[in-house]
Amino acid sequence: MHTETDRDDAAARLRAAGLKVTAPRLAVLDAVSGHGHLDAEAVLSRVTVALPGTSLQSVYNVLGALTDAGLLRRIEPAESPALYESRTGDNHHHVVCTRCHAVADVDCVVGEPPCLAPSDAAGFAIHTAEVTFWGLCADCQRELAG
Amino acid sequence: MHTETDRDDAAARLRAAGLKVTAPRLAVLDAVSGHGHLDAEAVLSRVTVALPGTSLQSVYNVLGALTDAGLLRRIEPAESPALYESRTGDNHHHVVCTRCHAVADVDCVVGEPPCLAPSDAAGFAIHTAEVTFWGLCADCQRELAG
DNA sequence: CAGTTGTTTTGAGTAATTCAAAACAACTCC
DNA sequence: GGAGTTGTTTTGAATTACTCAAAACAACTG
Repeated sequence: MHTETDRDDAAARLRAAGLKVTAPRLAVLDAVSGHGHLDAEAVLSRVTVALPGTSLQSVYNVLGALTDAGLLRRIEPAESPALYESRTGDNHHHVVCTRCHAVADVDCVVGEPPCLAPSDAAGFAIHTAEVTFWGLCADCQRELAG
Repeated sequence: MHTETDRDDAAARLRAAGLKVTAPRLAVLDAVSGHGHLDAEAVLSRVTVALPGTSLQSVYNVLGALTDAGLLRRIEPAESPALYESRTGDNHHHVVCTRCHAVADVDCVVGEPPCLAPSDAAGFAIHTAEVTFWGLCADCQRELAG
């Protein structure tokens, strides 16, 4: 499901970010890529398949390094542990289910990033606008209706 | 700084919410009202002045009850513990300082609440849009410039 | 003012994450 | 291609913010 080239790409991106290329980093990158929004535990269980023996602490280290490097994005919705996703650089937003905490992406609401600018910002120099929508996901709507 | 009437109002609002009127609840309400965005520890230290011996656990209980009742609003910005404010019901937003975590209010950006509606919401039935701006507060701008 | 029910306290427990030091592996340079 | 340096991973412990549970207590009801 993932090619030789994928791994080379990942290695190149790590190097470009000034990070050493290591097995745990490749494994984490692969675990998160295209798999939605994962917390550290979920990343660990995916990583463990490819690289048994990896510690949770390493997963935290790697997730932190990759996030700082801009290769992953971290979101922290209320009531959830930190979640990581591979879609970076486009300032998209999120919908979170108030019942089961499922998360989905939402494209930028008002044109280009940063999407929104407050009129009065209390003297803050703003660089990011983060939008979180809250609602019921399709599954939970169904369960509550049924 | 707070009148007899303030306390009566607070008691009335508690009763209206179906909650018993107790000293810790009045003290917490008073501690949070008009004092920005406080975490549980900060609430405790303010409460302790008026009501020594109050436990942190009680502060958590009270903050939870008051939030559920809609008398307080809870926000949970990334990297900060939960913060409580007395301004409820107007769906205003927040700016958070990326350096010192100071928080300020921002009025609703695009007209009336809920302010925003995503075009595609991945099947979610959305009821709230939460906006968090990130930037440098005035103090931190000054310190970095100086 | 006695009873009931909800609240507060005390004390312990948990989840998610961070800190620190030692073992180890990737890249650099010869 | 092997030694050295530096960054990474592991192991183990600690911390923060918060929740759970049971007993002591206080607010409202009649």
